[in-house]
Formats: sequence, structure tokens, C-alpha cells
Amino acid sequence: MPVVDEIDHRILNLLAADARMPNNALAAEVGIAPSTCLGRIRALRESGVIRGYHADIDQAALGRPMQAMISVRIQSGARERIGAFLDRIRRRPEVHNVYFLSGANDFLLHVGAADAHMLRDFVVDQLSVHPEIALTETNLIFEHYRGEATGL
Amino acid sequence: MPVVDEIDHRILNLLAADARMPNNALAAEVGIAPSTCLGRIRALRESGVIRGYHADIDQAALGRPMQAMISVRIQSGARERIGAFLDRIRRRPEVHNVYFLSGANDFLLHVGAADAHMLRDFVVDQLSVHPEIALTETNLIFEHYRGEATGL
DNA sequence: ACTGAAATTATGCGAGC
DNA sequence: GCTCGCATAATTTCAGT
Repeated sequence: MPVVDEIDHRILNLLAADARMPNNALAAEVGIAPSTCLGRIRALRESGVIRGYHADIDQAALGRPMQAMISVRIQSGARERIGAFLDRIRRRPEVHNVYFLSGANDFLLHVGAADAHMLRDFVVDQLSVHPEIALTETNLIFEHYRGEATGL
Repeated sequence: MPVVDEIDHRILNLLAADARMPNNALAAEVGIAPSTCLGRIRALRESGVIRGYHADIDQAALGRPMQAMISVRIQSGARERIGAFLDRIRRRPEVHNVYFLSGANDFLLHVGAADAHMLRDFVVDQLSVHPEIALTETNLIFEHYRGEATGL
């Protein structure tokens, strides 16, 4: 069980805002020596508190200007078989996030696509073909904002 | 409109997977000189293709083991006044993502909380108090997976 | 776009609190 | 046990070519 103190907290917030911030600057900001700061970051990384560092890419520039949120409902009898389905779906390049939820729908898939055609193909070829899937509902994402404080 | 070629594409995928990957390693991986690679990354950053670099933090370690997706529907007459509401809500530390959608519900708020109490307080104090908000529906997030290929 | 030098930054180690 | 300061290694950055 990792112990995260006040200073760790500040380091994490700074890294969530800018993961490429130099260790020196971080150390100065939180008021400890660079080597100490590095040790803390390494411990946080190894204990799993820091899960990784990711660049946030403008999807439109990558040829995927369209994003959608797809609600997926599983057949009530097939809840045990969804593990394999999930593992495959989350590895697809179109899929940005998978939320496994309580409520009437079981999943939310956040996906990117070049156009409506590609989106339709994704729903038909990746989702509807599976007998475990009871229904899907696709909604376009007009805008997507990230939170500021602590990064996910 | 920025031009993103094959090599840029590979750089972006690598940075999406690991934003702290050293510039030299990146350059070697994509087969160009470090200085050239740096120039490309800078251009991508300045043109907005790379929006930022963020550490992915385990929310449980930060004292927010609970996550929820809240569907929000706006009063049909109040669609013009939601800008200010959005600006405020997305700055709250509990809020990880705001999705502005088509369909019956107008927003999806992805939030973190320490417990059910805190979550209830967020819904009541930040959402229900606004007359512009017609209804909210809160669903717990059991699990959240990030996509692998290209980072968002 | 590459090469090589210079500045900046990261890392490991021994000492001190 | 955690922190620091210094020495070394690695990386980034900016010339010139």
C-alpha cells in the first residue's frame, strides 16, 4: 500500500499537468533537492501510483476528426463471456476509452473515426456481430474537455 | 492546417504510449537524427497536434477510489447559458472529463470521488442547484481502460 | 536533414540530519 | 529512513554544413 504524502501530492499534480516537466523544475517547485524528487517519482512509478505518461494528441490531425460515445448493453446471460470481448475491443486503434459501468448499459466506448462511414463500420463489424451484445447506442461527441487538476 | 507525414505519425504514436521517452530513443526508433526529431516534435507541439503531456495517476492512491459517469440533461430553453456552467464545472478537481454529446442527454461528466457521500454532494451542490439542469443520472464506473494505440 | 560541440538535465553515491 | 550535494552520465539544444 503506497504512502502518498503532501509533497508527493504536489508532484503528482504537476506531472498530471505537464508530464515532461524537468525533474529540476519539479524539485524547485515543491521545495526539495532534485535527487530526492527523482527518488520519490521513481517510487511512485514503481508502486503504480503513476501509471504512465501520455501525450495528448489532436485526433483531427491524425485523420480522425469524429468522435463518438457508444453505449453497449450485454445480453443478461452473457456477462461472464465479456472479458475476452473487452480485451479485444480495447486494443483496437479507434478505441480511446472503455468505461465499464453500473446501470442499464454495461459499457461506454469512447471511439474516434474518420467519418460516419467508418463509425458505422466499427459498430457493425466490431459490436453488432457479437451475439453477447444486446444493443448499442451511438452518440456523437461535439466537444471533449479534460479536467485540469489531477490527470487521468 | 498542419501537415503530418508518416514519420510524424510514428512519433505521435510513440509519445502517446510514453510521453517521457527520450528524444534520442524516439529518433532512433523512427530513423532520423535527434535534432531533426526534436524539430518535428516542436513543430507538432506548436501547431497544436500535440496538445500536452500528462501523467496518468492512479486515482485510488490520491484518495479518490470511486469514479462515476454522470449524464446531464439541460432544460431545452437554456442551451445558450450552458457555456459558463461548463467552464466552471470543468475546473473542479473532481472532474476528469466532460463529454458534450448529441442525443437525449447533453453531457457526460466523468468524475472522481472519495466515497458515495462526496459523490452525492457533488451532484447536489454542483449540478442540481442549477435551474438550467433538467436531470442527472449517476452511474458508477467499475473499471476504466485507456485505449492503447493513440493517446487521448 | 545531419554532425558535433555546448548547455542543460538526470542519475548514482557517500555523507549528514 | 529520508534528505542533500556533488560527480558523472545522458540528453537536449543550437551552431554550422
